[in-house]
Formats: sequence, C-alpha cells, structure tokens
Amino acid sequence: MSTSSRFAVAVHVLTLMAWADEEPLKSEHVAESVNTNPVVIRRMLCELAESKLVVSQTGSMGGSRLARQPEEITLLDIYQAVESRGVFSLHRHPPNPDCPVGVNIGTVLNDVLDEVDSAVESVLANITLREAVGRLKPCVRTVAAKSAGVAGVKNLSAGVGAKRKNGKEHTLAARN
Amino acid sequence: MSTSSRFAVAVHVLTLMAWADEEPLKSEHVAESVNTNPVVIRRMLCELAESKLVVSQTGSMGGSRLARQPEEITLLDIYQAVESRGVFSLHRHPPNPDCPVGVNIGTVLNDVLDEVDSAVESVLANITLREAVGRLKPCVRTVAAKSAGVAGVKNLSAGVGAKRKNGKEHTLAARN
DNA sequence: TCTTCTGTAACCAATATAGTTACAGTTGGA
DNA sequence: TCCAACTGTAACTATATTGGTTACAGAAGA
Repeated sequence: MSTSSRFAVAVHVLTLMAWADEEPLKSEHVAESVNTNPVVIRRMLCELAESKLVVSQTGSMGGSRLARQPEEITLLDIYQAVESRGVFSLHRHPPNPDCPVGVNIGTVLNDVLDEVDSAVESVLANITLREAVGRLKPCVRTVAAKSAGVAGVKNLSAGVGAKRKNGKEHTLAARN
Repeated sequence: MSTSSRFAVAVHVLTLMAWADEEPLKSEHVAESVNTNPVVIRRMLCELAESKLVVSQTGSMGGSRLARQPEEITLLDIYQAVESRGVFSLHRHPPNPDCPVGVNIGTVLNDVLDEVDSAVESVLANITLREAVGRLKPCVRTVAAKSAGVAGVKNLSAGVGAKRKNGKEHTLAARN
C-alpha cells in the first residue's frame, strides 16, 4: 500500500543515533548505513529536527544526535514526524453527490479510516526507541559505532530481503 | 502515506451492490457513482471476483452483484482483495550489511510492521459490509438504486472534501 | 582563512495509480 | 441469425509521490 520507506528510514536513522549514544553522527555516515544519499538523510533530519527528535550542528565537527533519551521517543513520535497522511486515502476525485451512496460514503469511510489510524498509532505509541534498540541482536554490540564512523563500508550487496508472515512485500528487489 | 484510493473505491463499489440488493449493476453505472472511468471499475471488479466477493455476468443484461450476503463480507476481505502490501514498506534498497544497525534493523522493523498490520486487520475484520451500509444516512434510502441505475447524474462537482480529526489529508483537491 | 560540516534548491529518475481508447468475446433478444 | 449491450483486457498516457543527484550558500572549528 505504501510506496514510501520514510518511516523505516527514520527509525533506522534514530536507532543509529541511539546506538551512537551522545556522539553526533554525520549525514554521510548515516547515509552509508541506510545505503542512500546524504542529502536524503539531511532532508529527513530536518523534519526530525522540526519535531524536536534530533538536534543538528552545522560547521566543521558538526552532525546530528538525539534531542531526548531513547526511552522518551516512541515510534509514534517518529511516524508523526515523517508521515503526513493516514494509512489510507479516500477517493482521488469526489464521488457523485447525486448518488445516495456516493454522497455519504465519504463520511462512512472517514470513520473507518480514523479507527484504522488510531489502531496503528496505539501500536506505535507503545514501542520506544530504546526498546527498538534492545531488539537489535546484542551479539553485534562489540562493533558499536565510534567516532571513526558507523561501520567500515566495503560492499553494499545482499541485505534485508525477507518477506513477512503474511506474504506481503515490504522490500523491493536488491539493487541491480 | 498511501497514494492509493483502491480500498476506498472497493468499499464504495461493494456498498453500492449491497444497496442494490440482488440487482446486477453495470460498470458504467458504478463508475458514475464513484466518479471515474468504467474500465477502472471493471479492473477492480475482476480483482474482487478473484477473491469471490462479487460475481459478474458478461453479455447483454450482464453486470456484477455480491457473491455473498453483506453480513458475510468484512472490510478485511475487501482490503485483502485490493491491497497487495502492508501499511508500510521497508527500505527501498537494503541497508549496509557491514553496519551493526543496518544488518539487523530489518528484522526489528519487520516485527513492528507485522504488529501494525495485525492491528489494522483486526479493526477491518470487525466491520461487515452490512454495517458499513447501515452507517450511510438512512434519510436517503427513499431514492435507493433501482433497475434504471444508481442515480441520475447531472453534475460531478463538490463532494467529500472534509479533513479527518487528526488533520491528515485523505482527499485530494477537487477536480479542476 | 581554510576545511568540514549542514541546509536547501533544482532537477531527474523510478514507481505506482488512475484515466482513456480500443477491441475481442459473451449473452439475450428481435 | 444477427444485433445491441455488456464484460474482460491490452496498450498507452497522465499524474503524483518518493528517492537520488548535483550544486552551492552559510556555519563553525582549527
């Protein structure tokens, strides 16, 4: 349904910062971990800064870090910072107002979509960034990001390609 | 988040059929109510027929009607018939496997996205098409669709433009 | 002042959905 | 047996959103 990976990338970015503790991260290093362009990351960091989730510093030795402790940031905060719409959309063009169904279906659908959005939000509100970090495999903690950067980058192949339990696609094919 | 109105249109179409009772509806009449092209409707009807929600008849006097009673169709059935992906997507390109966060974030996100999808599905599973029809304003029932068609169509202006309670956009601007 | 960062504009590419035309095939009835 | 009215579907275009890229102004430390 969603063609956007904005939420996934935002969680990734903030998880990196929680992982790096107080150390400010450069957009270039974050982009290496996310496997995208630094400008894409900086654009997202601006949105996250507007929502008071990160603080950035310009200039030499600058970078971005969390504005609050990871346990004070929920996935709902992140979701609301980067996703401007609800889960579904209504009709692209308004239905026919001369039809008894068309004229009222919008009201019915709005109620349903509100229920859906509320359900999504309550799931996300119950997961903190700290918990998300805790779910990362602890075995790799020994190579945690230091001031030298997030990780040595040798190649960008393979990655997260698993399908989810319901069989719906959540990742696109690996880079060609 | 979603740029698709497929779910909204599908609910609209099936609500029309529930409203019309056993009377088969022509794609052209449905399209008039939805305010779109008959081919868009026929494409969607094919998907709904594959999911055994409607049955269609070709030829003269043909059309489509519900395959089951409205109380035996849930919004989850409709959602699964027309939406191929979950609510969110993961990264467009796989994250960096050499980064301790990048290599594991997909697993964490998959779990979260599964929780979100489950929440959405349980909301939709608890609303039947019959209930959706019941939520339509009963005051307009007197002009219910008859064999002559869904409604007389004079103009296609105005429509459902209200924003939802959380302020997120669910309709695009009115036709220009 | 030089270097290294962020912030941001401008543009292009990729993807998904919707809209449109056209036509083959099916069906009921004159 | 033909015709008119439907569905099913291919092919193409239009539109919108997101992501990727280059470029550069401005901030800040050395």
